[in-house]
Amino acid sequence: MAKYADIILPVPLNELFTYSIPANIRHLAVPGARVYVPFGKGRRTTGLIVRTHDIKPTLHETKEILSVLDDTRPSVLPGQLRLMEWMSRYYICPPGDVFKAALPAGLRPDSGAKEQVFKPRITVFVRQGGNTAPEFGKTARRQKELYERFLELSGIKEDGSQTRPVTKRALLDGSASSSFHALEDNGILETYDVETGRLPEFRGTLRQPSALSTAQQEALDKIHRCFETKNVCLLHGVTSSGKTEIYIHLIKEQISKGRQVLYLLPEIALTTQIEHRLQRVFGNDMCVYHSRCQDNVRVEVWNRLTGDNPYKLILGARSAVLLPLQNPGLIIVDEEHEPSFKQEDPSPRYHGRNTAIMLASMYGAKTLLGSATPALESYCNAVSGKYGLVTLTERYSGIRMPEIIIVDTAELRRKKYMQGLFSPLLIDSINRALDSRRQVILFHNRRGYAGTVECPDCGWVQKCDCCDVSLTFHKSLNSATCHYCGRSYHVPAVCPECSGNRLRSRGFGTEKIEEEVAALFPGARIARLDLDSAKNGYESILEDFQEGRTDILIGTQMVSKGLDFDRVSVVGILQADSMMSYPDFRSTERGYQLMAQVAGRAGRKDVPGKVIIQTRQPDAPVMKLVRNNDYGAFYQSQMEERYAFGYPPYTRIITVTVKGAQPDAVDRTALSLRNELASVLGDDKVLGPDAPPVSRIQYRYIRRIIIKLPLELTVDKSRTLLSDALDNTLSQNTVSGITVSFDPDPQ
DNA sequence: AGCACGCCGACT
DNA sequence: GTCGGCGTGCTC
Repeated sequence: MAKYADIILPVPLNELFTYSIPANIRHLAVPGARVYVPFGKGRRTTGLIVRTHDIKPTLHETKEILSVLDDTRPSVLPGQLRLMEWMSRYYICPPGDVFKAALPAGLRPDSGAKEQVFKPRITVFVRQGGNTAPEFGKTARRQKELYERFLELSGIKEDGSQTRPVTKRALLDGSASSSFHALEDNGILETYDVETGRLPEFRGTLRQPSALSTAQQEALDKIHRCFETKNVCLLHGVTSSGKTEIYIHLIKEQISKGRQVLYLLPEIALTTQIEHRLQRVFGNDMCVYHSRCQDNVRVEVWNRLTGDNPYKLILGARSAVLLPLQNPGLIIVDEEHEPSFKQEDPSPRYHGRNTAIMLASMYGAKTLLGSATPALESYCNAVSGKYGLVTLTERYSGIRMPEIIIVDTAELRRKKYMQGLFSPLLIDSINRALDSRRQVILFHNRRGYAGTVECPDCGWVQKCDCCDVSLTFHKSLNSATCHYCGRSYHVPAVCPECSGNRLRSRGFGTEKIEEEVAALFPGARIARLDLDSAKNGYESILEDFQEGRTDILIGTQMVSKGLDFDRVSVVGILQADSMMSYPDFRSTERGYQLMAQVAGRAGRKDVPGKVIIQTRQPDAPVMKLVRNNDYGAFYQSQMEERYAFGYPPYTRIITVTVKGAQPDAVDRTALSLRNELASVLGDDKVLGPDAPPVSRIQYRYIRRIIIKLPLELTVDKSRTLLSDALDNTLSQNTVSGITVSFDPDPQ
């Protein structure tokens, strides 16, 4: 048995740490096992064994592992370990960052926060004690009542056998426990603890999957044929084509073959709607895993997955790719085009879809990507034959595609026909919908300039003290919030620059729209769904809309995600321009996808839908493509642009971010790094450094360099190239307090 | 990331 | 005279 173990520790350092293994625990110290180790001065932490060996390190003394935390089976499975190593290499981040992202905090005890450690949930039950019940005296009336209640709840028989378990909670039902303690002290009742856990249990009856339509069945057959020769298949199905039902059939097949299925969705699309739909078919074989799960729940899911009776279906967001799967056969990535599959801020900056494909390949599993508006990269892979391609052009049960109308708001505004944000056509359509008791969705992309506070006299704009960000004004609270750090500010009465008293909010957010809608359609019941209103539970907002208790739903991106509403006949996009106006090579793609997805919310069961897109640029080529629902033409035009400017999928992009407290030091480092990179890669492959739109966050200045790597360059070569350039830069410049991070395949 | 060591201002 | 600010340096 090996004497040394190379260990991942939860620190942002690029190396593994070698510890010696005490002889008495060598049999437990295997790859994937968690270990408790001393680290630094007086610090203890949990690490993960990657490999064991007998080579005594020459550069360092080794410390001893204090204990192996996994004494029955390793917490991390071999395939997972390989995936974590791949992530750390591909996404150029310390293995410790991947370790932290993968394991719930409850599985990583630390010498610091002891309360972070996982606590199992215990339920206290009550049963008959050793002594038989006496005749209760007059003074013990409450005891008598309680004992009789116990007899009733437990369904106890003549022979003393108990038919139903009784929890102490149910027995007392909120009443005081003094009488109960008396019964306990006299040995009439006794308590016992059971570890019950927090995972929900499904108690309804299971249903078979619904029968597929001819088109769905054909698609399913094609997917099967694809998987005979390819590992990845892209299912390109228009909105409402019934992709979910196809997934359900595929999942069922995999489970019957004894293999697990991972079903990934973007975070916002993970609603109870889809959860219930799957639960009715898969019951307690499935679990849900996303960022809103409590850490204790995560630990329980994790433990269940490494145990003898793992879940067969895991419905989860991005981070679920890091769960311990024992034998996945299929990974479904639905809405695969969604940019939120990419993790942005804390490292590891991984892409859930691409990581899923890698995970599947490690297990010999298949990956199915689904979207009505595939990411350009995915469609390119399908066209080139790397992935299979299955297309569903027909909407489920004969629902017609909505009629899409483009409205020129610039012209209407000139002619003074606009009423606030609303064109006459939109107002008329909404009125008609309301008259016939149909519903309306109004979509507004809040990106860009939503409700900033500014001074019309001197141009002053209220900004965050610690970030270089204009604040977002919230009328209902009369406060302004920073989107980046969450700080809240009072809106001053007069302009701090020129003392003018005409401060007002410019631009519009969903709150402003709500106000206008209320004025234009006084009888309508209105609800608003965005990040702010979502804080107090957006499920109820959606449910109200679903059940027809509201007529008009105003929302941001959130309304476009995988929600099916039956009574929506009109969808309005108030200002389509803002969806394409941010400076990024993907902006047209984003705009197309968003408009097509939002439009897909219109027209369900019996009514053909109407989509009204208001824009100041009705002649922009993308508008026609959206109106004709012509993904193919959209794909062609975008690919030409990407080729011309050297963007993905013709190159691989890595963004380098330089941050620091001193702006001049940040500038110097960024410039020197740029030159270093340009000298190796060529001048045209390196853009920047630039100040990003938000150039200061939490008192730290930011500069950004964009690198376009040729596809021939391997992942390993790119990584060494980058780290060499960084080492050279840092050794030439004696700067401290500067951090550099990489973001491969930024979205 | 933590955590300790280390060298300069306002307090019992 | 100390308590404590956070700069920087190290972690097998």
